[in-house]
Amino acid sequence: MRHEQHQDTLSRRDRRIERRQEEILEAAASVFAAEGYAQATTREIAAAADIAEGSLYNYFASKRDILVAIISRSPSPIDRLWAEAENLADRDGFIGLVERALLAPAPEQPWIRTVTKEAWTDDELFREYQADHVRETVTRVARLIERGIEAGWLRPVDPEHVAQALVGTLMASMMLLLRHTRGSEEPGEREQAARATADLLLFGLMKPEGTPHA
Amino acid sequence: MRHEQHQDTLSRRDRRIERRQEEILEAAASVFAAEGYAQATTREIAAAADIAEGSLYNYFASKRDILVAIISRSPSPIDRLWAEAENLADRDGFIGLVERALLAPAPEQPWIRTVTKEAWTDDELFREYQADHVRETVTRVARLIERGIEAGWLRPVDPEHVAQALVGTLMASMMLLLRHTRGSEEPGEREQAARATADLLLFGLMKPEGTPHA
Amino acid sequence: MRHEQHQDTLSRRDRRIERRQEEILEAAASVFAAEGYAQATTREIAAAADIAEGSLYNYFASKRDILVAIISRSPSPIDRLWAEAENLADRDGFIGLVERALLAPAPEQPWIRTVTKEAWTDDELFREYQADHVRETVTRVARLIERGIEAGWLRPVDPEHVAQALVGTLMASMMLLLRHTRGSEEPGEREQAARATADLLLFGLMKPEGTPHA
Amino acid sequence: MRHEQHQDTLSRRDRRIERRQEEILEAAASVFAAEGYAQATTREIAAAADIAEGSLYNYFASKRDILVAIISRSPSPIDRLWAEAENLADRDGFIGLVERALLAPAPEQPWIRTVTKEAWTDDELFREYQADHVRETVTRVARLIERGIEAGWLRPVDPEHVAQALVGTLMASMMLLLRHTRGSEEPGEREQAARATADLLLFGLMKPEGTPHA
DNA sequence: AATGAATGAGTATTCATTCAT
DNA sequence: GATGAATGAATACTCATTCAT
Repeated sequence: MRHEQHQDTLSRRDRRIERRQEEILEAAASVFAAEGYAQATTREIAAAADIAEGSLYNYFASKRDILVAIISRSPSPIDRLWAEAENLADRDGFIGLVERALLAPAPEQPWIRTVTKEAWTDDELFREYQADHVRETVTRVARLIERGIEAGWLRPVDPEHVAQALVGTLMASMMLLLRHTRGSEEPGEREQAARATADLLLFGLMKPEGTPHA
Repeated sequence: MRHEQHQDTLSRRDRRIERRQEEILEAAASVFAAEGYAQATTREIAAAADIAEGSLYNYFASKRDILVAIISRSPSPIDRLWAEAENLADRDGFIGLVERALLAPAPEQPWIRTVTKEAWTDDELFREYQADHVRETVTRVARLIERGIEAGWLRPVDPEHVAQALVGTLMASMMLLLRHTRGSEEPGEREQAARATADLLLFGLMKPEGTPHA
Repeated sequence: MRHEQHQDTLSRRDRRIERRQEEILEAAASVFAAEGYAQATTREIAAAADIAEGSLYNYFASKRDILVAIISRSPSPIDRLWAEAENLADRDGFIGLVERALLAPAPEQPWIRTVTKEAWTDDELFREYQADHVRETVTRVARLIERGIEAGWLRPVDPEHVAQALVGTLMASMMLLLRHTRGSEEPGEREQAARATADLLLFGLMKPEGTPHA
Repeated sequence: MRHEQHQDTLSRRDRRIERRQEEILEAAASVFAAEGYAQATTREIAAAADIAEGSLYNYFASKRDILVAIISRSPSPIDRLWAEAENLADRDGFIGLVERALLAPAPEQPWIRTVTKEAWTDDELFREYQADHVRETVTRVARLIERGIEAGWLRPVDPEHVAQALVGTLMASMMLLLRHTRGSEEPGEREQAARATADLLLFGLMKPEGTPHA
């Protein structure tokens, strides 16, 4: 009994610590989103997390460590989409998936621009991001492509490399499409761009050979 | 005579100023490439330009101004490629163009990573970059697509939106492919990725309807 | 009985407290020796004493308090030497004593450098050190000198002031000689320096008047 | 002419720089003396020198660099004394010299305690101090001792080692005697201590052999 | 126009001490 | 008494920009 209580206490403390960490990450993410990583100060992060500045360092070794933790813990928008990919197996489902991927709002996680920016020139962050988010998705997509080829509704391509290209291009395009959100040009502009991109990736630019002239 | 000489002096001075500005931009670009924009100090830029730190401010209003000037003056790698696009009109030339675009090494301008990074979260820089480099290219590509459709070797798509999607996706992919240069994984890896992406953009993933099973 | 037990408990607790205090002092002394007082952190001291950081403050009021406690509890190297001085009464014994004092390695207590350093500019620590270690030694040496004069093997000097000067000079020289330990120049260097100093203190520089030319 | 003027301008600037450096050193020395090296802040030093905090770093690379510069530029009290030693050659002059050395006020340079304290546990500073101040003095004293031995008024000792011992002991004793200044005990106390030390170093403790009983 | 010294606001991180559990 | 998370004051150093010469 006594022992159990001890365990209980320990785990309660552990849970408190974990909760605190997540509070900090959440606060930091919002500050990063608002100001960018470089501009964000530890003072602001601490204030947003409603703790003392020094307390940050009880949970993370450095400001950069916080960024790394954000990257590895947060699901990227792509993750969620391809999670459902697992169960897809038909042509129309696949098309819908690519379209939805490009239309996904994803601004629920505004810090993603900051993370992307930093990862862009920081090889360590880039690897971290790839390892935590991209790798698995590529594998899943490769399997999906394989099945599509077998089922006959996908061109016979090299599944591995094309999966890489597709995911990379999808991500890059999503990032670019995210920009449309801000400069609020004509509404629907973003949707049209997304649809055009989806069409491009799915059907390519070239008219299939053996197709009669328009 | 006196007047002419004055004019002469002025224009000579103007030319000197312009030459100096370009020297500074060149120096700054190499420093930015080596260290990134945020890390680069005005002291380093001045040293690289062989000029006093204070003198920088006779030519540019701020450090950021130098970055903006670099963006608007330097041709982007895409520019040069699509410049030759003007004269293309056949199917194979088009295919080759896309492939070359993705395979272009582009490390001649290493500062491009820095510029991209900064433009990524800085809306003003982003617009600057688009206005100076992307807009015109999109227009040219749209015309090219139009001609391709008319000539019958391109699918009948909306030229404007697909041009946007193509250029955006091409640029994004190029950026991603640039990363491959650094972590020198297996040689040829980058080429394979580029080729897979080109194939994706040109022919799409889907098997054209009406095509017999494999 | 109950009363006795209470006393017993108390004194057992007292003993435990004292033991803990000494453990802390020992741990702190070794940390101070390794890093110096300013560099040493309470975290390190606590770790070395195998105790929680906060628990330190159940035994000592502050970090500085620990230093003070170290000073007042630890015997200085001089103490032990002059302890044996008590029983000396002859010329040769005295000479040997001074020589041994200067040659004493004293690295058994490496924290002495730290203590000395801090006491050097901290008047309160200095007084503490004097009161706890120097004062009594000076008195003993003065008595020794007095006896030497009476016995006829010491010059007739003012015992009190010369004792002060001798102890002070001895201590200062020992401190300086301690430095030799580190930069391990030629071996024997330290011994020679010590011997020269002993000779100086014992026989002075001047040739006694009335001594024939060399 | 023009060239000369150019030189003139340069040297004026140089002189201004040098003057500034010395102002900073002077200001820093007084702050160090008042608070000790570790306690002194760059903000205080800058304020005392009446310049901006950042300007410090136009003249010195770091706070520690300022300390090193103070050490190597400032004459130690010993330096000045032994400068006059050069011309001494007789017994009484020598005696007077040692006495004056120990009585030298030297609190004109209150930062010397700080410097000593830091050099005490910092081998690099210690070497710096030795190289800049002690080495030459030891050599001069060795020559002086040599002459004294030849002239017959000094005991036949090893000049080199005894010079080292004498200077070291003198310095150490001076340092200790400096403490008397602060805790203003009885006036004259310091003088008596100094005189006793001088007597000790000059004539030693032991009664010369062959001297009749008192 | 050129220079480079002067400026001073801006900031991540450390650490002795406190205090709730 | 024990713990260790929370605190927050304290600080050397950087660097874009200005300005006197």
